[in-house]
Amino acid sequence: MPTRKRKLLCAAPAAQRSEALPKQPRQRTRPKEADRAGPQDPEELRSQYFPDQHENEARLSSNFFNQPCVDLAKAFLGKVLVRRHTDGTELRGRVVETEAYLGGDDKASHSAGGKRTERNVAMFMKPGTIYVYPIYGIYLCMNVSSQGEGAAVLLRSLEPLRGQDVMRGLRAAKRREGAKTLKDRELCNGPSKLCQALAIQRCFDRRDLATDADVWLEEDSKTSGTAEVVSAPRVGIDSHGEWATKPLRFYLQGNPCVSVVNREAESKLQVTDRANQAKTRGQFETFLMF
DNA sequence: GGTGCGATCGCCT
DNA sequence: GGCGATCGCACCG
Repeated sequence: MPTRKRKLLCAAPAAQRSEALPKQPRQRTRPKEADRAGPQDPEELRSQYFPDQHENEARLSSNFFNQPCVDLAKAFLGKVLVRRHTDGTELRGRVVETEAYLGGDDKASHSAGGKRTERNVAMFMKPGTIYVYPIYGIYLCMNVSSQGEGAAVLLRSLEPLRGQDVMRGLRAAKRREGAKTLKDRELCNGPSKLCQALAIQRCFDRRDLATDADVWLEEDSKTSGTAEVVSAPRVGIDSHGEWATKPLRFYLQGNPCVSVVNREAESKLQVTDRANQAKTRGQFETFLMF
């Protein structure tokens, strides 16, 4: 049985668990791989002389993450998550689907009722702190804390932009031999797939997305169009009563990398759109006839 | 394409 | 000891 290899998902989970609580966000450190000789990429050469993020004007800072949970969940859409992999490859993906977990009254949240444990303490840390947790024994999910006690945004899906072959390799390593080759749109279309494809490991828990050397968020350099944002119930929380139905999942309509499409929510959006369009044309009465 | 089900183990009660 | 913010695969139409 190859089950023990799953323990290799992250090299340092035990050390992570043994750390004192609560804990400050990790200080930004130069990755070991940056010390290797002979970087070929001009961007890497530049970063030798400017080891901090100052060279990256597109990078989003702490201010961006310091907003209410629902606002942040929507603001994430269209932004680009970047991961500098251990081999030096830059893996990039546009965020196309998120969920808001509010803490407090939100019974579906790990921090419901203000519950703070060794596992979820990152949800209570400053906005922008990464919360990585294992689920179903074999997968990981990545959240980012927002304003609000115990509130965080779950990153559910990315549209791969760069490094797709490396992502495919990382995904394939967790699948059985002989499985069919994944299409680009299947690389990051789910919260745990995203973590696999970007090599987001358990040891990223409690790190700061605003300052970390290995993972960060950028403004999209290209205008990604004007896709509508769909609001729909969150996925996989059916047992949490009324909180299961609240529209706290957000995704870019029509994007093929969204993990779960909700036609009902989209049809409501269409009606709203048509109503708004009709209103702006001063033809609302005409619209109501249909 | 959609649906149903088993895998698998850390965390929490 | 039970459950879970998931996934992959087999099966069906």
